[in-house]
Amino acid sequence: MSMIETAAVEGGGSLHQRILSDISEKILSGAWAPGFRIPFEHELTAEYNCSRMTVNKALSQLAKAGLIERRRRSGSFVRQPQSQAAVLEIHDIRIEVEALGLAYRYERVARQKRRSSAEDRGLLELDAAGQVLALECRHFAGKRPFAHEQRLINLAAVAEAAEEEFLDIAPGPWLIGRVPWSEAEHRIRAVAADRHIAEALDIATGAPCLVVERRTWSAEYPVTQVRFTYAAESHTLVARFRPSQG
Amino acid sequence: MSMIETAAVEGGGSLHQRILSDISEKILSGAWAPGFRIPFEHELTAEYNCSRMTVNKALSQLAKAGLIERRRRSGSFVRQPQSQAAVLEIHDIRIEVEALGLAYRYERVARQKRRSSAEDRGLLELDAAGQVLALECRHFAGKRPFAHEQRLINLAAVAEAAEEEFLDIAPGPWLIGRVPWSEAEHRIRAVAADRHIAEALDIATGAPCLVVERRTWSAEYPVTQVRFTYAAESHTLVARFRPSQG
DNA sequence: CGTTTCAATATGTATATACATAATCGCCAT
DNA sequence: ATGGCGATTATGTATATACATATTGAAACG
Repeated sequence: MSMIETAAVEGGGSLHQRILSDISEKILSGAWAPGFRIPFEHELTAEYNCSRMTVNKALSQLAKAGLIERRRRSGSFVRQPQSQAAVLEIHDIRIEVEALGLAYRYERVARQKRRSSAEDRGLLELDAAGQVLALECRHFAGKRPFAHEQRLINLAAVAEAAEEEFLDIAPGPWLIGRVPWSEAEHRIRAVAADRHIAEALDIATGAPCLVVERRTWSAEYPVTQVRFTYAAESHTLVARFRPSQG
Repeated sequence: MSMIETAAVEGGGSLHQRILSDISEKILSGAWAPGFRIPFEHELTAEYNCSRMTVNKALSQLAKAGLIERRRRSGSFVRQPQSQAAVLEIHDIRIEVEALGLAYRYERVARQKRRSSAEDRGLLELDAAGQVLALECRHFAGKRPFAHEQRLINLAAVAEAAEEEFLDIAPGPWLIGRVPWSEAEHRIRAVAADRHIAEALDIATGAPCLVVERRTWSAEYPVTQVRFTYAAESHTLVARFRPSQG
């Protein structure tokens, strides 16, 4: 036990962590191809000279990560690579702008409290009518407009937003931290700038723009719907993915 | 123990699973706000009448999921909602087209085996020169072109690709299952169609297009780089995210 | 020959226990 | 006051054990 434990400490983490990374290394390098039956728990127990619980912890995590599939009585098998899923991080715009080394500025263009229209209800996926707050904002990177934001907030879910003017703080950061969100849906697509967007972003009408729409729920209640429009040159979404965590 | 265990079975999963979902429900509903100190392990142990290991398993998973932060001697705390990370699923194009209820057709436009140019090496992030396979393909939904694909395959990593004509099978599905991939990077942006793309997708020059670029590595070796271009009307990426699994 | 039954097996979950580790609190001496 | 020091506390990891559960393979039986 002592030697292996030492190796585990040298490796940086705990023993079950080391077992986990050893196995995912074998899978990701291709040494253990899809369909391959990885050693039984009791074999790994012998190999690492540890208890079954420790091996089990590692294998359970690998199964939850989708790298292996476990079958009772049969063993654990390397899974076929499945869907091309990527973890896409969508940051706060201020952070994004500042990461580019540019000065960030925020501007509220319009704010309207109103009874939800049919269109509003469609965007928020609301069943019944109610008060909503409609906002239009611009985010600047240096002197140039970087993104245009069009947002609806469901006042039934976030009553305190009715009192906020959003002159100095953007609705995104305001909402985060105030409203716990349980679910979000993103839609990403390319569109041609209409006249309104073209003016707001200081680009030509018809120029390609990247649109990111997000709907957010908190425990079944729709909270907000927002549509960010970026001028094509100004923005690229980057997503990195690893099948397992190291 | 018996009553709680029964409740757990009714809840669908195991006891640690039930503890996990109880707590994430509290967090996501906002009942336990960010910063709130959730009960100590020994308190939950008493509440659920189970061992500390069982509670620990649930809390460890919550910590790994990012919902709580654990501090020795202090306890476990509800975390501030952090990054807006979303699980973006990028499927095989055939699947996407068929999900729309349209007939899928694949066409190989061009194929060239060549020594990597400086541009190729930049796209693949290759250090040294070597053989690459350059492919150009089109994917159809019904009669209309749906996506244009431009791909480089690093033949040093996938030698067998040199023998494949890719007339009947698209390179994506061919590569998946053959090459285990350990890492991928996506870049998503909007562009205006140039003449070549406009012709390939049968749209107007300058029309907005969604571009998804993907680079794939297998155990440190660059495998392939691909650029999909979609006509704006034809495509929206959808990503759904929950901070925890239910 | 087919079907039922049963034992063997690998994983799934939970327990009680032990010791390690990090952080905090309060006491004490300076 | 204040700076160090040890006790306390909560989490982190690992062990040995136990029983549940699903599945397979083989033996027993009609």
